[in-house]
Amino acid sequence: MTISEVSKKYNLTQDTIRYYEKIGLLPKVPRSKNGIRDFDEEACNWIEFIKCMRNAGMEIEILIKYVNLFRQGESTVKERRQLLEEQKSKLLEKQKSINETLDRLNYKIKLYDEIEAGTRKDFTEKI
Amino acid sequence: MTISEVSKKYNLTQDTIRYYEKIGLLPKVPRSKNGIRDFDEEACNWIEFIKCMRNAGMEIEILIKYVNLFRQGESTVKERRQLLEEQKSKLLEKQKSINETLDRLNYKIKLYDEIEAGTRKDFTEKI
DNA sequence: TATTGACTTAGAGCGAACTCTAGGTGTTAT
DNA sequence: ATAACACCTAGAGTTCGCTCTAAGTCAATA
Repeated sequence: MTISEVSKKYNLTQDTIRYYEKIGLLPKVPRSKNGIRDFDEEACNWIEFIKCMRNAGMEIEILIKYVNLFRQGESTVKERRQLLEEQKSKLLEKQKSINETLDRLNYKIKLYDEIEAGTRKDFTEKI
Repeated sequence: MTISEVSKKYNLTQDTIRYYEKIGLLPKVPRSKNGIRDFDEEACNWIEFIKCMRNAGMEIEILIKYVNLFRQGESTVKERRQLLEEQKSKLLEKQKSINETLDRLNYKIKLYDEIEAGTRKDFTEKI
């Protein structure tokens, strides 16, 4: 698979994919004899994994750390588990923040609806 | 309330608070006669609101837009509602991404647990 | 054979959101 | 009165995560 195909498949720019490889986020992307990247299934799986983690806001440095542990083989399973557990709690925190904000947005939207409907005449919005 | 008090109360640096004011995120922070900020309840409420929205990842530009609409008074209620609704869908998207990633992390953590426990001898992690 | 087009690299540039620096003022404590 | 301290400003610098540029290689088509 060429970089342009991968780029379309995962909706990432070619620049981003090259960047990810350069900084060590993609272990062993195969190359054809003239140096052109030829992504196999494993390389695609890594891209998909990295994309998923990045979408949730996981830091690139953490992901590089994970990839490096992965490269070192089975001896790093404990450490990898620990890393993922830490990231999981970070995501749970983030989830909490988002839920709080959603509650707040819903409250305000409801308030604005009432104001528009004229149900609420006292325009004392508490920010 | 001085800036250092506000800084402690909301766990934001003084620099960040000044920055927020400078770029127009904090409508009318009162000042004492020698030019020192003296945050009243409304200013604090704004800080708390901005902090909540920023924690959920809302962009500063959007928040500036909201603040500007707010300043223009009741005539902008419809527009403000619209803006909040848009941000709400963005947050719902983000929530979805996080949930997907959490599922994936849970799956991998379970896998690592099995490997460590020896329940799974075939070390065929699919990334 | 010339040019088009997809790929390659190293490295510069960019936008977002702070964060820090330098230099200054004003109040309080010794 | 002098020093320490909390505040002020403008503007430069930093970090993150890309994104773009310039210059080059190679294969295929006009």
